[in-house]
Amino acid sequence: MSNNRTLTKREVVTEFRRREILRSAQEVFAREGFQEATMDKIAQNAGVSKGTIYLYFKNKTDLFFQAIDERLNEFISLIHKSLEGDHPPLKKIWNVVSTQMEFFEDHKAFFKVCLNIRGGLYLEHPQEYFERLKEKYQPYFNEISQVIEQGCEQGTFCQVEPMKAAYLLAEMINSLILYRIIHETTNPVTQDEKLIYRVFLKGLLKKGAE
Amino acid sequence: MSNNRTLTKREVVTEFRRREILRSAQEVFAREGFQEATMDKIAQNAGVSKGTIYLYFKNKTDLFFQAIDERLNEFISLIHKSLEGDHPPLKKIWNVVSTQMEFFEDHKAFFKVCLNIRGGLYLEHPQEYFERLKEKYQPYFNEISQVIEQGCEQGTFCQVEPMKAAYLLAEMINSLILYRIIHETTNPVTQDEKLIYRVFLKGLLKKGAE
DNA sequence: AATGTATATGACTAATTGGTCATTGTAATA
DNA sequence: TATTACAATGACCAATTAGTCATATACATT
Repeated sequence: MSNNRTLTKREVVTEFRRREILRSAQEVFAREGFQEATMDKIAQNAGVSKGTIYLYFKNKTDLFFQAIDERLNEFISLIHKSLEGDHPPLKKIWNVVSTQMEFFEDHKAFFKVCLNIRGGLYLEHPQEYFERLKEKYQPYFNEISQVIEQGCEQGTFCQVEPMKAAYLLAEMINSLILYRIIHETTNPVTQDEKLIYRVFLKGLLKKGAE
Repeated sequence: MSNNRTLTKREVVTEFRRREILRSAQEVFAREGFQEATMDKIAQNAGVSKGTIYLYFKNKTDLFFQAIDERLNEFISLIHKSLEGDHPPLKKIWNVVSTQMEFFEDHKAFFKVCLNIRGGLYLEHPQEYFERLKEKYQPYFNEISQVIEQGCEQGTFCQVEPMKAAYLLAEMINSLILYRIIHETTNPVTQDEKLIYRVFLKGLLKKGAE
């Protein structure tokens, strides 16, 4: 598949530029959000001129979503890997919780960007990008939903609409990441992971109560 | 308290203008988000000139947050009312779930604006507004958290950090509102309310399983 | 009705910024 | 080395828009 002929200097530089612009864009968008990030800032931060960016990317929105894309792929692929193999649903739920929690704990800025996108999608970006992102997230929700379905069939879980349960789980995790950001919590994530796992599976109700 | 002398025409018109601008702002911000909504659109929609807006509001951001404020007050007061009286924690949890679910079902546009604010707050509005909004939400989270604490003390609920549990509940509700918006669900909200209530209290795990 | 005062107007300004393109620089090729 | 093809530059343009202010209007007061 890969072409092994040595790359020309031009090809090397071109690839380097592209990467450098993306890296810069990730940084600036994460720090400042879509509106506040200007093409000039991104260019300066990347060590190129503004015009150069337009040789590599169609426009600002395009650059934004391409910059997001890599991290998002990384995240989705991490979740995918954590669900590989033939484990019981409970183990897989735990894997989702801990993988997602730890990923965003390590990438708080990216988490904010994700909130930012979701918040702005309905109102501030073309519908087209919303659709594209929805597709992108699809495998993530599908996989969680499949785990839940599997659990239902095996009789581990109650009968529920798997996709709704997947939404519930996903947002439960996000809610505690948000909590940690707002309250500037620094204690280990493990406690929060356990809390989510516990509530999602067994609920808040004490055994024997009501 | 109230001054009963009849209002002059000027005072009536002034109050009417203020209300009309707010109403227009709510509408336009809800439809287009902060960035896309322009002062000209809001003015036109309100039937006044742009300059007039600045007689009543300091600037765009000020207008935005004042427009949000009313609905937010309404929401928080609804939640407050739903928790009045001496009911068992379980009943109160149910009241929160159904009140919040139904409120946003009736105000989807406002829900989007809330997402929009939250997404943009970290990145696109002055810190000051974030703090103000945080304070505004405080009673909401406090009240839920108190209900949970009460449940803990009475032995109905397991021992948990009440504020974290409150975040979990709040976002579980939001997640299904979002689900309904994304999937354009129109079936009755009651099913979703029950699902949240059920999972939050008893979890997904089937009785006797694992 | 006449006068004074507060409010409304909208053309205008200033600032910002996404995107372009004629010019310049650099690498590949002959 | 000379020539060609492509890449980089950044001054510039066009569009947008928050906010202002001199003027006009309408109300209250005498």
